[in-house]
Amino acid sequence: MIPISEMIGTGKTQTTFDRTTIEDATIYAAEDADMSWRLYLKLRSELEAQNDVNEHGWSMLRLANDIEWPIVPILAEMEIAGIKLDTKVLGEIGSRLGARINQLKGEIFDQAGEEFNMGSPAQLGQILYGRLGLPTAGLKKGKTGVSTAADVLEKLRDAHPIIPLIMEFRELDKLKNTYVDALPELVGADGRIHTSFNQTIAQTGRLSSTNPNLQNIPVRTELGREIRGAFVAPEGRVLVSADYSQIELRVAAALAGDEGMIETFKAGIDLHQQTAAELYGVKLDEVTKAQRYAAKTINFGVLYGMSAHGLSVATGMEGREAAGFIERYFEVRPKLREYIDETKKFAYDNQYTATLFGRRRACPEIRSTNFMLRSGAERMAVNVPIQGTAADIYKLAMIDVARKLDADCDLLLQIHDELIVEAPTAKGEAVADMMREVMGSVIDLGVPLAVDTEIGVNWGEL
DNA sequence: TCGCTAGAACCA
DNA sequence: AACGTGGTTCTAGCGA
Repeated sequence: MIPISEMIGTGKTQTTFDRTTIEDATIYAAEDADMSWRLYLKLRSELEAQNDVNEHGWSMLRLANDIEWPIVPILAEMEIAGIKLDTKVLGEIGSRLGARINQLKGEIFDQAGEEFNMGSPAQLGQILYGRLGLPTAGLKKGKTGVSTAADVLEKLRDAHPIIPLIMEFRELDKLKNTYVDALPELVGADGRIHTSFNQTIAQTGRLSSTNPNLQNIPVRTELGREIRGAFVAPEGRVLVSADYSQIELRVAAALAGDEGMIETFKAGIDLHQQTAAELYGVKLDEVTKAQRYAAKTINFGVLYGMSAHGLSVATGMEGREAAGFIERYFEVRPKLREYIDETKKFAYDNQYTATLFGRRRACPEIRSTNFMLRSGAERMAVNVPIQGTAADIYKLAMIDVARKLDADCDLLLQIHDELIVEAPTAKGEAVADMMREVMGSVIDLGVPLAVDTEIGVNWGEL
């Protein structure tokens, strides 16, 4: 028997077998199970020895016992269930996209005056900033030259007719290659797509999804929603979705104890709109779309350490305007600024931060004398309690929802703040009601947890 | 041919 | 002065 000490920290927990014979595979499987069990016993006893309970009654041991272990069989069932894909829908989208992409290629080559590989940012940069001589002043640069990313091209939109063509090409090419063409290849014999949910990847406690990633299926554009429409419920069944509304901001309000934010959520007011009204000094119903958008950027950005410079780049404001914007934001929310400062101090003293449920993430670089490393560590440290507490809540919600589902209903997907269940059509409404109730009462933060539900025969409708 | 990084895109 | 956080996948380009 191989000692655990020789396995831990080596990145592997099994002897290497090529697993081409049934004997090898059997030994491998046995060794895998054995090593997992021995690691479990060892790590569990470490948690039992450590077991320090926080002010909310949670410890890492309880986190393991009450959240992480119960999630395991639920994730397994979700992976096994899979979600049905209508490949015909994607086929139609694919041929339409193929035609448009070819058309765009032709127009782009005409405008460029030569053919080049549009999949290569280096070649595209040479065309734009070299051959066509577009201005590069103030544009974002990478290691290899001036960036050609979408936010940079947006600034050049009116500088040359080739720019909007390239932006459309990029969008369509990405969606076709990553989703429209790739997903049908992964459909199993049951007509369904089976992702893998990874429980131990994201450093904040979120899940991740691979092969394929079903947590980044497009939604923002019209075409994106069309692609979502290819994920369907079988005949006689529906998809039910339930998603938390602005949960990270609600968590931040609760953790900081900011009365203003808490009152806004209690009153059911749109926080981005409220923020805009405060920052621009106008009434709630006078807030314009642009003002709300800027407030949304600041609500999320400032919380995670966005600088005045970053805000000005993201919104197009002048640097001084952005700085004033952030200053006013924190004047209105003094408790939030206090909370962020205290979190950084805690991180400096302890070299980790934690979620309300006791999940920890180390931040050793918090004491670095290198500005970039240190400020990066500070942003992570501040983010962990917020994103991580929300992640813990999602997991608790999964456990409670899974427990309450009838045998003929299946939990299919978790996209962070959203759960998708497949149910018999007649049970759709009841499942939606149950999810709203259960997800909303997973924990009492002193801030209401609003849950929106939708029912449809495909994901695009949700 | 394969493994790696960079840059770009998609999501929360 | 400086880079909002957390993920996955795709292609190009490079070197072993």
